[in-house]
Amino acid sequence: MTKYDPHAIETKWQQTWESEGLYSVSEDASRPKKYVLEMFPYPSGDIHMGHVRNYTIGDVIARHATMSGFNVLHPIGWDAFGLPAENAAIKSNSHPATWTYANIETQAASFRRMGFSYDWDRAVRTCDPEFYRWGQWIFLKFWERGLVERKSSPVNWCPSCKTVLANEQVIGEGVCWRCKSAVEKRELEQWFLKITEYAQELLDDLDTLKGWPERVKAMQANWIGRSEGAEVEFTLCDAAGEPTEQRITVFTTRPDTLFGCSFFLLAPEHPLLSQLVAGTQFEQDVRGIVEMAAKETSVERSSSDRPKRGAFTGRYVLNPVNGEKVPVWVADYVLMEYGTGAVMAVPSGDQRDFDFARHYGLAIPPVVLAEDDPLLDALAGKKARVLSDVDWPGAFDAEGVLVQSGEFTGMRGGKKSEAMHAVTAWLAERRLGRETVNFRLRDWLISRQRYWGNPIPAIHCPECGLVPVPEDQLPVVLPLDVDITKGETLADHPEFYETTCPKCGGAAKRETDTMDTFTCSSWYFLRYCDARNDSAPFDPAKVGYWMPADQYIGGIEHAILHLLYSRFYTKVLRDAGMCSFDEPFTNLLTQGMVKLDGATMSKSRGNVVAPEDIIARYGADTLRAYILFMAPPDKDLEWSHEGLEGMWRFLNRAWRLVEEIADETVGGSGVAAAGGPAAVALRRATAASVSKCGDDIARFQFNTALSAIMEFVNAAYDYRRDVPEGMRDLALLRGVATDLTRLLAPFAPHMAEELWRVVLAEPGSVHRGGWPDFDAAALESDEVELPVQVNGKVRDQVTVAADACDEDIVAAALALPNVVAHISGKTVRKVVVVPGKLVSVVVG
RNA sequence: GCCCGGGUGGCGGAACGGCAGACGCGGGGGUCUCAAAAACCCUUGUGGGAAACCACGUGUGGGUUCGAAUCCCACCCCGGGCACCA
Repeated sequence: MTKYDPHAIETKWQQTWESEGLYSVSEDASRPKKYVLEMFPYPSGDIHMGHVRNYTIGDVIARHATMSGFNVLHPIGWDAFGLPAENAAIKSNSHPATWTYANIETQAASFRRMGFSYDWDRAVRTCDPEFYRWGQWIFLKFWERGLVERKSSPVNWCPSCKTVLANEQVIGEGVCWRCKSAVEKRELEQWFLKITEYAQELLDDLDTLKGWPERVKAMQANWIGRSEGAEVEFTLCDAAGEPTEQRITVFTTRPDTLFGCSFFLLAPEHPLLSQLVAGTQFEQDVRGIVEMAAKETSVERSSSDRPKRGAFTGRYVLNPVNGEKVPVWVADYVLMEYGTGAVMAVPSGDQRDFDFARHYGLAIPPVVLAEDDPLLDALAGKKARVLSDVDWPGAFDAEGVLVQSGEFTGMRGGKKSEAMHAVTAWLAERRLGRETVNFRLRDWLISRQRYWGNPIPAIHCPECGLVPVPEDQLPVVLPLDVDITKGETLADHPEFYETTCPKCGGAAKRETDTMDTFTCSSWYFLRYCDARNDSAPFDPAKVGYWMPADQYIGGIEHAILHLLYSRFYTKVLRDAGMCSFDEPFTNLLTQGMVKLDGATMSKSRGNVVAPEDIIARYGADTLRAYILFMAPPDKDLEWSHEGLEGMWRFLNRAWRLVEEIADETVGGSGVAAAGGPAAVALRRATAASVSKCGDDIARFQFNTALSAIMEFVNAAYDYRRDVPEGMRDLALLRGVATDLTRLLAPFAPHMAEELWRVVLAEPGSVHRGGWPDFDAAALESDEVELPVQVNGKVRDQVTVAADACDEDIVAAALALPNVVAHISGKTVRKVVVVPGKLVSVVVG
């Protein structure tokens, strides 16, 4: 008998698997495919417990699928561009490439030590020209399709990262997703991908993602922020108050309240504002508001409990439904980024407008009233305005009945109401408005003023304007001789940016911004399908075979960012004819965090348990099994060293069991097909464990899958304790040992392989040996024990034949001593027999 | 404010509407040993009881049901996302 020695066997099998090419895969039409994908890591240095959890989950799913007969693609790679490499290079006086490639080597070595079943031949590193070349190529496809735009707009600037950020990358209270510094707004000309053109489809297709957590879908829907409403055009009056030709459009979700519009608002950034007040007595006050708004950070500006500020512009607009002159104000709570930057204010129906009206003494005419509003007596049916103010404590924004609203008076008002459609139709007939949908989602700002990224393949020509780099000149290679430690970027590198125009041949300047790293992660999963292709990003046939990914696993922090961008890329590539599916990831599993002492493990907090230390002490198999056993994969888990010891004990216990059975069954004497209750119980435990373990892996309940294996081991020990040597059914025990080894294989792949090939001397690899079947008949039993309830409380157990009829069961149940005790002196009113479950007696 | 999760022993966590607490950790007791480690066995929701057994028990309050941790309604607490979004 040998002792379980994880270090000796883990290294041995890792090397053997790699030399045998156990995990290389290719397309195979004869088998069902499964694409198991984990979010690829940023090569930040040593791996941490979050990595261990993420990639172990994927590895168990992949190994189980392979054993179950699937042709499994299970790749790995590195999201290798990004700012931390630049910062680290500056700190260590080296180069981002040196730092990045060294970290990749470190992480790859750790992943090998964890025993992950990757097809290493498909590994990608996004900072390799062989990879980013095709990122540029895809960018040009977007450009061809009109989805690339360079425009000037107020953008998010992170002063610490010294670059702009996409809206999705500003999180929480207006901070940078990476460094958590407060971002600033700057008006800059930048590159955008027009994700808004896909807003509706990105929202609609969330419904098709049955295998995604509700939480993630809700977050994306929230982020896309669709609202139905109408555009309404107001005619601008000149300084003398006479109507002009110019109209200002607003977006509103409540066109039914148009008769309650008592003022009109422009955002401080609205382009029309300065010309409206230029040279007037109102100019100074308006400018005061504009400057105040400009000074504030987005955090301050977006705080809703802060008083709203504004100023009258001296101008008026005409309300299209009644021709009323409405004063135009500037207000700091109106956002230029949302809608049209102009708002029709209806203070009786909108709390913000209400607050503003009260503060500046503006009218608050009621137009929608609740059924029980006392004002209804006075105003019901009144088409013209008779009341211009209310004594309400706040605005009324619920459904109600329209008053003082011309021909619409009496209709039901509210969001998506009868009155809303009627008013919009009325406006549409007169070309003063139309039903429309507005999204919160903004175009994706992808340019970054940083060095370590994928160069944007564009050239600025003084003659031809913006010119795409021709396909045959790709890749635009990121030069490696930039001195990052001096803070240089591509903009400081004439050898890079001095070029000629591909169109006219004249001197031109190459674009020096690089692309957001999220552009790389938006399609790397397609590249895995054909990772070494040097004539295209991928072969559509190969992508067609593997994609969409059947299972995607990663952190919830990408619920919007990476997952939304990847969905967008997929849809664009589909429209470009490069793939034929609508969504990249059929099922999504978002794993929880690994915590210690209630807090996320982090170096700065000093509460880190290093995976490498655990591997060195217990081996990778204990770590793998333990991190899955602690909690369901989507929940946060609290690291416990005692728990880890428990898993170590269990693996040793399982090891000894298989060793002992192997010794016993090689030339041992036993009783062939020995019967008896102990053997029946062990057969049942075997079938139950195999069945439950497989089911639980399929529904990602790895913790209960492992507990099923533990119960199996316990049952085998019970049998060996209860049945003396020489009396044991050796065929049964041999089956227990091989089934147990196979159940362990996804969780503890090295140990299972050693038990399989060496201890049990079975042919081939356990990882190619198939998932065990179970004997359904062994789960059947001649007799069943049913709990008997009296008035809902369990009072006794009745043992009856499995095929007993209800009458016999009831008779037996009512004769049980403790049941008799609880029903004596009472009338049995009803008896419910649930076959195989229980008996429920109702007395009264 | 709106939208998602989640509240079960000392702890991590189990439970197709059917014996709440599987499995593991921790605790208590024991076997083996000169002793210890390892391993193995018994025990472990709370209260009462020598025991049989009884009562209570899944955040709170109602409801549906023969039967509710599970379904419905109202609420409380915790975590997360969105938010002057018109």
